[in-house]
Amino acid sequence: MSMMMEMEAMHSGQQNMDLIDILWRQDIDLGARREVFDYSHRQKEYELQRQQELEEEKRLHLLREKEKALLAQLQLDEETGEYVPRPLPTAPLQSAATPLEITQDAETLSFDECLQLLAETFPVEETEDAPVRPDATAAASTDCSSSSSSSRSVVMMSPEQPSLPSLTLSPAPQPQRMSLDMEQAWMELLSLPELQQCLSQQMEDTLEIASYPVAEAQEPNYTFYPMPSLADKEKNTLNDFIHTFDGSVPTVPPPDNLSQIKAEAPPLNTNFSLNSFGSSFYPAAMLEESAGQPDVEREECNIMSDVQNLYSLSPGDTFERGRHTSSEVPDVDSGLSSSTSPRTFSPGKSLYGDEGFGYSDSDLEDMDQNPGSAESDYSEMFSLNFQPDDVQHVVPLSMLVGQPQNQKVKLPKLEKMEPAEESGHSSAPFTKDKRKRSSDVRLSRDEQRAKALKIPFTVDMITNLPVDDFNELMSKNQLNEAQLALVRDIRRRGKNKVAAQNCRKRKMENIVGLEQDLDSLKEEKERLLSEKLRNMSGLREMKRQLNSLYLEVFGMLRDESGNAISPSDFSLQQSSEGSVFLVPRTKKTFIKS
DNA sequence: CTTCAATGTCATTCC
DNA sequence: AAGGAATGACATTGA
Repeated sequence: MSMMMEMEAMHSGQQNMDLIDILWRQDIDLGARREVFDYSHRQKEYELQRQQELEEEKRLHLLREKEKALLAQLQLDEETGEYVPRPLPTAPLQSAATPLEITQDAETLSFDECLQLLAETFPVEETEDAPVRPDATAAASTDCSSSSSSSRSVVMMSPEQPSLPSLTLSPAPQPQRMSLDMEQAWMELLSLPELQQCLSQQMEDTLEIASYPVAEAQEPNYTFYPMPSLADKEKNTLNDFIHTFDGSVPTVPPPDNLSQIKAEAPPLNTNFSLNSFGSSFYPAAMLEESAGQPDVEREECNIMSDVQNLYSLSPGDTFERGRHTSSEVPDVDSGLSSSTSPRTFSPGKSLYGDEGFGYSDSDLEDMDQNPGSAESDYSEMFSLNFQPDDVQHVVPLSMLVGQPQNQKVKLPKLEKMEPAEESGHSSAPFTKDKRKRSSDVRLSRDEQRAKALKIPFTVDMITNLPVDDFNELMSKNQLNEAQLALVRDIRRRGKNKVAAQNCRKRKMENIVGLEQDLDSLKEEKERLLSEKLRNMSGLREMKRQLNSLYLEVFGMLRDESGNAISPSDFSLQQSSEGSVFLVPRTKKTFIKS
């Protein structure tokens, strides 16, 4: 049921879906139809339903708050004529979420400026400085943020998050173009390792300035900021930090990349504070819900993602984001990496979250992070990073609080993204198109699907295992319905693929065999023809010799008067006894008769 | 943008 | 009956 609901939502939301997506949905649908109800599956479904209900409640709550914030912001607009940033502590999250329209004008200006700055600086690669510098130098990002206090969150986000720019700009006249260019520029800038390092250092500095009570917390906070590769991890850590800070929950040790994450510009800090505040303000569950809802989430995501986007160019993050986003707003992507960030939180979760529950985070994460590795051994997958950016940041707060390091628990929700979209969008943002394409090329559709649903088996395993082993594998690993359906479809398609290959191979072999037969027959024909010609020529020669011999014999014959005998008047005939008679031709017939 | 070959997928039938 | 092979027809993809 949930699947169907999700599917419908997706359809409504995404009209731009690729055929691949449609296919994927079909697969899901097929899976849903199939009746595979293990006891565990039913339990999962029940849990999913409850979670969905809870999420719904949360969503409503968020919407209310957003509306409130929106109203407040609107007032601000009237006063200033522009969107005036509200210093209010509550504003950050709410404003970030809903205010897009209001803030747009101010943002657009700032955004354009940022774009220009980027355009100017980008070619030289000096742009690194801008993001790195927390202060005035923060370049475009900072400037944008500075433009309006209330708009900060939005503005900040816009540059960082690909999707945001489009959203914010859309109302404005220039919007999309700028957003696209900006996104690309940002992506490239972020991708620069140097810049990341600088950012990380700045982040550290800023953190020190902020003087967070717990040193541990600092790293987590950094994690919040979306770094390309690090961003997700950072997010997770940040979430953890927030939780720990608020709820005094044990902080989770920051992910590997925390140090890198650290660097953030001053504007980022502002965002961060807002984010942290929001996270603290909203329970983790709320955050998750928000992810489920594109609109609501966007605001928060924007704030979060802005920073993250700046830093994060890692394909994995974008990948996941792309997945999530795909469900929400297909249009937004528009090929820009930036778009992915906002999406990540909202849609994907609701759609696929249910499915993913069975799997541990580690598995899921591995899947996400290693798009290309999907085919590779699962062992590799698992060994790989467990810091799934998307998952952590999405699920994060509640989960982290309760279980600091148990990432596995909630990741599934994040997974939701659809396979096809995932591969395409996610890879693009960080790495350049080439990488995306190459990685995409690597993964087959089924591999992408399996990856999307966090299926802990390789496609080869699913396809090639004997029936008994396959069933055993399925029984040992509790998969949700969607996963089971997908696994079956993968197996079916895999088998059929091999069958088709064999069939074509056989066809080709048959064709080759027929061609060979044809050649041999042609050769035989030629041989027989030549033999026939030889025989004919021999026969002709024998006839000629016989005729000459005949005439020779006649030439030696004489009649009684000694005259030569004409062959036209007589013919020679040999009796069975061997004696030869000279028979007149006229008489001859006469005699015979 | 079109064409074409290779390949994947689906539906169906048969074993 | 289930699973899979075989195969025609169509879709997708990349050159």
